[in-house]
Amino acid sequence: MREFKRKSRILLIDDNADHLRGVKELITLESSYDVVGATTSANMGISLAKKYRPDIILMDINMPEKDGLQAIQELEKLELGVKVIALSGYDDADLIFRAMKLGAKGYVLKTMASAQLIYAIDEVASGKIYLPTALTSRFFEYFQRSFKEEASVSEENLLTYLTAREEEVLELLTQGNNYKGIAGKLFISETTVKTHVNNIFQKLQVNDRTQAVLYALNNGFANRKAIRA
Amino acid sequence: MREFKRKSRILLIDDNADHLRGVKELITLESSYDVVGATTSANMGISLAKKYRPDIILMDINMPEKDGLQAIQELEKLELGVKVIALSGYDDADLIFRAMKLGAKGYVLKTMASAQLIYAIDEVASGKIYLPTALTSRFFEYFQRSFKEEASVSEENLLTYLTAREEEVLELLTQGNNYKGIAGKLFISETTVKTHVNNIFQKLQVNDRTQAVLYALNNGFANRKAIRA
DNA sequence: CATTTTATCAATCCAAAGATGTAAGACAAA
DNA sequence: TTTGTCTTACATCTTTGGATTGATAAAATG
Repeated sequence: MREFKRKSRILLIDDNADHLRGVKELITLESSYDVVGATTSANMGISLAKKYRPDIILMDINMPEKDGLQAIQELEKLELGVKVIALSGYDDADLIFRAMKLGAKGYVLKTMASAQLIYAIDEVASGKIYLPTALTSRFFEYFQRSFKEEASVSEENLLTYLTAREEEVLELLTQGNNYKGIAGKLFISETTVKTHVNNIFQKLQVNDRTQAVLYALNNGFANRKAIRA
Repeated sequence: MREFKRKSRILLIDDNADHLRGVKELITLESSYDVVGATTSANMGISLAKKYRPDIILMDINMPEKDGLQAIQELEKLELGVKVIALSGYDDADLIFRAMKLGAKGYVLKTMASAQLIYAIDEVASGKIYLPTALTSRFFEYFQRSFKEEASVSEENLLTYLTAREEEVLELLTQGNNYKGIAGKLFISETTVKTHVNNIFQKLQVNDRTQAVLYALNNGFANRKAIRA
């Protein structure tokens, strides 16, 4: 399964024409990549990507006309298999987080040294994901903060008062079952399920099943933890 | 605001006594850190952390007795301000993801060179978050995959068929309101709400409000995106 | 051993939720 | 203008959900 090795093809998208020219020259002269296109428009960039199928796109994400992040999202949805590297003037944690969430394979700053930019492209071209150390740190601080806020909400988690059986019942509730469905799955009578459900309501201090389900989901019940979007 | 600079204090937790001794020697000889404790038990480690208040904890997360990840969680909950570095024999993406989610400030492999371990400690001691490049790559692949699955699920999203009003009603449903509550908040009659809710059920192809709420939450409704835990 | 908790089941009653059909006014598109 | 969709609204009926009380046996706890 050895692939044919060829020069990776790069598409550049940056609304700043000067910077665009500079990067193009840098890549042409200092690396072995083919620049198959360079445009100042995000929409044009997406069209070019569809046409030329580059391996890598260097995308400025701070453009006035169209949001670069949105462009990344659209490119990912097209599933062209292109690796997008976000290029930005800012090392804002939120920007980094959103870019990576949308599927960017790298995030580099415009202020970075040329050699480091080439290195980033090399890494991404070889299938890795590249973030400069400092930005990785930023990312994780943001990442951990978003989980911590959640955790602190569930300091006093009423779910801990539930018995094992009640947890089973609640889990089935969070899957959209009604009394009959739960009774069938647990091989117990419907009235027993009602008893359990009522006890769950008491312990979680809620009035109905929907609220119980919401409480469960928002307080780290089993399989899902939420993240701020 | 210059802080008084002193040697950082380190606590070691590793159920493998041999490895524990080795790391202790390494740090004592090759670095300027104080090893204030070393134990093979996670529970003991937590006690020692409370007693000696180390700056950094090197925590093996592959321990049979008690899960190291759980220990990290407990330490974070205590808010001792200690920086935990996860130490593991495996570069499993899920392990890395969970450790970082729980607040680990770093993740290093036991197979790494001594110098790199010291470097990791240096970085974390100085307030940064440290992940070796290869592990960063792993982490992000996992991270992006968990978001992508979500996106792909919502390709054919039944939520798009809802009218603006129905979305309002659904949002109130996802907040645990009953008919009366929704009617009051939207200043319309309860029967009208019933009409909307019934239409929502039809469009989302569900049988009751709980299922509708679950569908909404699992398909990118508004404020929360889930992530596999 | 005595006590408490848990899991099971039942009967009853009322409230809430859900299904179905109908319809009028607003508004936008054809 | 006609057509269609959206929002509003009501009546009726059936089903489901929820509260309450009480009861039994097993299991855990002290």
